[in-house]
Amino acid sequence: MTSLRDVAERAQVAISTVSAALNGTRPVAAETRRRIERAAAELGYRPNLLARGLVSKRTQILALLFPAPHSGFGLTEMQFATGAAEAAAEQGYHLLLSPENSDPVQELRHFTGLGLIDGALLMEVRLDDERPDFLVEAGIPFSMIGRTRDPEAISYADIDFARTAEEAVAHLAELGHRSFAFFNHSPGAYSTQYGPTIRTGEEFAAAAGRAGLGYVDAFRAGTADEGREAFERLLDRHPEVTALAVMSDHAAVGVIAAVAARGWTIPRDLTLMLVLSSARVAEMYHPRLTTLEPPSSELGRLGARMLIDRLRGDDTPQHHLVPCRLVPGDSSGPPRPLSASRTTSEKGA
Amino acid sequence: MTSLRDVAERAQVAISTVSAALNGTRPVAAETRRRIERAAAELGYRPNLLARGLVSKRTQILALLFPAPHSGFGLTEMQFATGAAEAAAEQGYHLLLSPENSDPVQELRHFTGLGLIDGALLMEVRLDDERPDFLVEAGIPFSMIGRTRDPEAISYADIDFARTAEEAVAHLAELGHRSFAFFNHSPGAYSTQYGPTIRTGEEFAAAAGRAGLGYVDAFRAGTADEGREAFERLLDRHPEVTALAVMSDHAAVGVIAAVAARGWTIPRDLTLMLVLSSARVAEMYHPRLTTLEPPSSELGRLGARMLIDRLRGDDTPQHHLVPCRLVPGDSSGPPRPLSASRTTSEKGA
DNA sequence: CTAGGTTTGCGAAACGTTTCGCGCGAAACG
DNA sequence: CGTTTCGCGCGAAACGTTTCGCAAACCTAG
Repeated sequence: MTSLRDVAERAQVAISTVSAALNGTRPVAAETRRRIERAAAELGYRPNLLARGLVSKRTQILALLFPAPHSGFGLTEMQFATGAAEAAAEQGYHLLLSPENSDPVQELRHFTGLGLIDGALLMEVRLDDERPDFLVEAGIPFSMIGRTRDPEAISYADIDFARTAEEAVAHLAELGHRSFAFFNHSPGAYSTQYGPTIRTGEEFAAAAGRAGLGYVDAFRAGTADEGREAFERLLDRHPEVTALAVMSDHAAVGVIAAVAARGWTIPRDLTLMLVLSSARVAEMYHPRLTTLEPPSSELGRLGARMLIDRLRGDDTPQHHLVPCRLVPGDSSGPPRPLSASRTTSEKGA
Repeated sequence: MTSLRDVAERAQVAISTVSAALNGTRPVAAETRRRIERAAAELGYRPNLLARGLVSKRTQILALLFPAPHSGFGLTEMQFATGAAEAAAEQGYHLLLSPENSDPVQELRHFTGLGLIDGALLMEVRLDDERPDFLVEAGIPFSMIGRTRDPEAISYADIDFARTAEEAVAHLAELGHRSFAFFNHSPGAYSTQYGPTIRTGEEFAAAAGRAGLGYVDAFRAGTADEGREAFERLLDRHPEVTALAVMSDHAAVGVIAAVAARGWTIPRDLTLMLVLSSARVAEMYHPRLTTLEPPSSELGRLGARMLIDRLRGDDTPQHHLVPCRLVPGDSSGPPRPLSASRTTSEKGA
């Protein structure tokens, strides 16, 4: 490994001059600089990040803290990671993949003591997440993908749930639906404090209200069986529902089966859409489902960018909200004609 | 940040003694050692990895080199990464996620000059991959997930394609099938040198031969449309085929559609299985598909372990082959009765 | 021609470790 | 009792940078 010393020798200058020339830290005569640059190039010099980090306290390394896969990881998480890694690379930073064990804060304490990272990127942030408090107190710069309940003081990038719900509802309203249902994640230990679960539910309700659509969200489903059962109960109690938005890929499978079992067809008898699922996944259903694809890669990129901005001295927290992309599939259509009961009531608007 | 100096002061010994005591580098009197350990604990001392790395030339950091997503990343790649990160963490190593740009070798050259990593983990290895040659020449320890054409000198963990094909064929034979087809990836630029594409094809052919089953592999499909079309042509030319194994998730969608279009049902009229797809994905089909699930997480773990072994001085290359797990779904069944034409020919064995 | 300022390069210190030779006192040995 | 051996701890050097005070050389103006 060639060091600053080698370059200095070859260029016939002092080590400190080489450092200054290469980093532009302080003015160096044009002629000298050229000589140094040539020497560096010829030797293929690359600065040693360890040595640099040791003195400058900057390692150019970011940690991506990802929790142990609670319910199996998906494409979404992968895309956070790749997005963040790419954005970091563009800025000359490196991304450390850092799995968390059962006690994230304890883990963090150990980890940050090593002096290895400049900052951290949190993902899978819960509303009551404890990691931000620790990091703030420890004085370690960080940003979040997702956000806690009260995140104003911290930089975050998250899905714009309000606009996402808005668009979904608009999509349904345009097709003529007057009433739809939403199946949220099943109430597992995790999802009770999981931002997307909570916020999507709230925003769908709000958007439906604003649009004046009938809205049912009493059902939750995380597996195919739960999806099937929920759908049957839904139609039992709310036969007027003509469209359904589902949070869980697996629940959608059950819904589709239940639809078929009752002799119905999608989208003729039911408009079905996936919420927060990638288009690649939506394509695997038959028919291809309409989906609200989360901007995972972009959130990852934003997370990394915000963190790097922060490291470069920008102390004002940034907040980014990015809506999901509505990817129309073959599962969206006009509502089925309502059976006898209510056909008369509303008609105009 | 507390340093070795602080600990030394508090324990009333020299810095070098603290270092020795904490690392067990050389004998330290029991009593002294206890004093040092107590001081270290009280101060919450954590060694600075940069300083340590600077002198010892060991950073405890591994790089996971992942190519730019050629055809979109999947669960599989995510699991390599998480598996590797976990295994690394267990051994006290860290994993750097390192996206490659268009010129991987050039990128590698830059990257390795930084003195940041102890070794590298390659994934998405092509049969004619050029990265191994560079790394060998540069003297950088590495291991591979997947393998090149002639990988004997290098540590690798890969799918045991032979056993995987064997099990798949046995599964079909047990059900009574006498003839099946295999749809490989479509011949995109990448898959022509992509290990799994090539090896799965070869091994399926070999296993079919050994089992004495009829085998058709003339068709390739990477999208739903290609899958549909391939299936139709397949039945046209090879009506005796009663089972089908498919490499691409998307192609399977097309096949299922084509099956339905012809009024057939799975598994009554066709046994369909996915090859190298995770069970989570297979569950999203209706019916739930039988799949050969790749041991991605384990391959990631093995990759990291082998690399670390190597770093610890074990110079003999390791080779691990792990078969896919056959996860039976609802798409496997006995063959449909063959229509008139050939019913007479074979019957016994 | 000199005083003051500016430009440019130098050398040394520091970052937090590991490593290694050295010396001191006590135990072992003849 | 003198000498060797050993256990144990110490101090200094080194790893490859950045940073900073200084001094030499050069320029400009009075």
